[in-house]
Amino acid sequence: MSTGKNQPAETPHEPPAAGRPKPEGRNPEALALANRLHSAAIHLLRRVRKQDVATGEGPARLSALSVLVFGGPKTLGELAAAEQVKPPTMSRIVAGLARSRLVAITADPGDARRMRIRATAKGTRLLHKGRQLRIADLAAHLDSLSPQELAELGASVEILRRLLESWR
Amino acid sequence: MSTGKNQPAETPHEPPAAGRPKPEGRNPEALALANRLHSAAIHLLRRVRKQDVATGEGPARLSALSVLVFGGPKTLGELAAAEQVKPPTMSRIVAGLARSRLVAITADPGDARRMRIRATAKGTRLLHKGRQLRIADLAAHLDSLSPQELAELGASVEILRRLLESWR
DNA sequence: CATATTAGTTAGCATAGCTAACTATAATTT
DNA sequence: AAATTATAGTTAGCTATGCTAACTAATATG
Repeated sequence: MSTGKNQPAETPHEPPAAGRPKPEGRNPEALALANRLHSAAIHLLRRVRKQDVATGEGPARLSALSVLVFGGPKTLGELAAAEQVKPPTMSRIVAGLARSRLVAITADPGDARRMRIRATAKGTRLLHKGRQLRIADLAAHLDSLSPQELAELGASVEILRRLLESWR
Repeated sequence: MSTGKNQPAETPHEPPAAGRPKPEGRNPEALALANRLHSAAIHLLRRVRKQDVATGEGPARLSALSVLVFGGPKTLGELAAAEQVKPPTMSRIVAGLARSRLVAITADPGDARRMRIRATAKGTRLLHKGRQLRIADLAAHLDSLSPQELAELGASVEILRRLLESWR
């Protein structure tokens, strides 16, 4: 398949990336970093996604399931907001999860319009299995980093996490 | 997600993430980091992707176009390999780009089976515009970080980039 | 009680991923 | 040289995800 026949290094998506400034109205460092961060995220997920399919469910479903497993039961609207998609999209995702018995749906007592969606035991199991597959691959590669690099990366992920949390 | 005013911490996709060991065959730090890294990448891209649609082209097309703009002309097979998708998928992506006149296709002299695909001026223009939109949003948020945090994050992205390069 | 708002669904469109089966060209074998 | 095999892309057809617009049902509000 992918015969590594090309030149040694030619990562696509790696624009200028040089460390040289270039006044652009705002901090040029931030701009260059944004580019590289974006690129890295794209490629990271492309790689990891390959393991996802082994669970038999697509990424959107696994991600929604993850919210339910780690965040507890939610209504459809809450799920849609958490996943940053529109209600019709989440409606279909939940329908798929329900068809596979990975989530269970009950009526909201007190408001018949709402639905309570919760992960079933099967759903929780599958999520953990999927996560293991996904993560194992990534972890295996991270494992080749030095302890310093690991620590650095960990600190950065934390920075990123806080940044994303306050995004809205 | 919903207003984060309920429980203290309830970011979805943020599993155990405990900092304590749990022998799992491999470095548990790497495993925990893999989880958080994966989560951060997912959410980062969800946010950024919203700007993509402003260009009128989907993410797969923009990504392929990016390879052409920064990596020069490619054959369809090369593009597919670079983007880690199968030839039929790339065939359709390229067809879409060609329909919008963002790439131009010429016959390979010497091998009539191959096609040379290159970004047009219009394609290059659109990519840069799209990238600006995408990145500006991200950069604006990165801008709120301290110089140290920026530097740390930058170093980590570099670590990640190298890691991804040697993935296959 | 009439109306407006809110929660979800349905229908219909587009993008993007895949496999299987096909066409056309090039390379290899006999 | 002819037959075979291998390679490059395409076509057809499936699934999954995303959207908007238009709908139904239930709740809230006047």
